[in-house]
Amino acid sequence: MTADTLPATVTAARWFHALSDGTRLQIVEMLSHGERCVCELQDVLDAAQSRLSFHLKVLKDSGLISDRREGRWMYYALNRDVLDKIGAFAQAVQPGKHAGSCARACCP
Amino acid sequence: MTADTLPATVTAARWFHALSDGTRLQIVEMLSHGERCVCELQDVLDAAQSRLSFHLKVLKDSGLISDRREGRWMYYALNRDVLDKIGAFAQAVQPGKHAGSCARACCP
DNA sequence: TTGACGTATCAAGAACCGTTGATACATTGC
DNA sequence: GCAATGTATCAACGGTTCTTGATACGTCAA
Repeated sequence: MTADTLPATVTAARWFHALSDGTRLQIVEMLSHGERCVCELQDVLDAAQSRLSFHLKVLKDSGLISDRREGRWMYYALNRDVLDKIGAFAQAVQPGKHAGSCARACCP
Repeated sequence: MTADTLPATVTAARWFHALSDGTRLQIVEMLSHGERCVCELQDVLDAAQSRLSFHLKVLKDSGLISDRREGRWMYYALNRDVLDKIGAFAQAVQPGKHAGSCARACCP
């Protein structure tokens, strides 16, 4: 796991934090079907408006989703590239998938 | 994103929570080089023993790592299958990668 | 311009998480 | 058995995150 195969730790931690909440995972699931407006998410998830807005902000700040205004509606959509990077992370930390030393240093 | 292509939301949330902390990501990085004992992690990360133990427990409870005792040492290692599932998740939520309806329900 | 509607932001409290130091448990060597 | 060593657990504190209700902002229609 080197700096160029893996994202900065802090960025990755932010992605994972964004995905560490049940409500936000439900949002991600809904967005995996395509762009959605807030009101539809609200209906399906049965979440208070400010609560939903909070979670959308966390997801957006992490880079996982982006928003677009259309008239008075906001549409949210998943960012494919970040999902790709998360998948790449999961691959990159698989033992044996990198060039570094793998020797054990202590406790024989 | 259906129940059989994706893990239960609560399980996934636990994985992502385990990965949402910088110290734990460092541990995962170290374990990506192979099995490690606590004392080595402690040296490299320069973390208090109870702090390290706490993070190892979070990772273990999430299923991301497993442990093995050898004499008085504990060895920790990444669980490949969970990493695979995380990668599969990132793929499964990519728009267009599932069989469900993708129509927009409201806000024309 | 005014009112209605969709959404974001704020403040306060509750719940949760991470750190620290102390203590307990397990294993080994004497 | 006893002491030393490696690791886990506990309690307490501080900080962060989540929820809720109230309010503000932006856009549209009349």
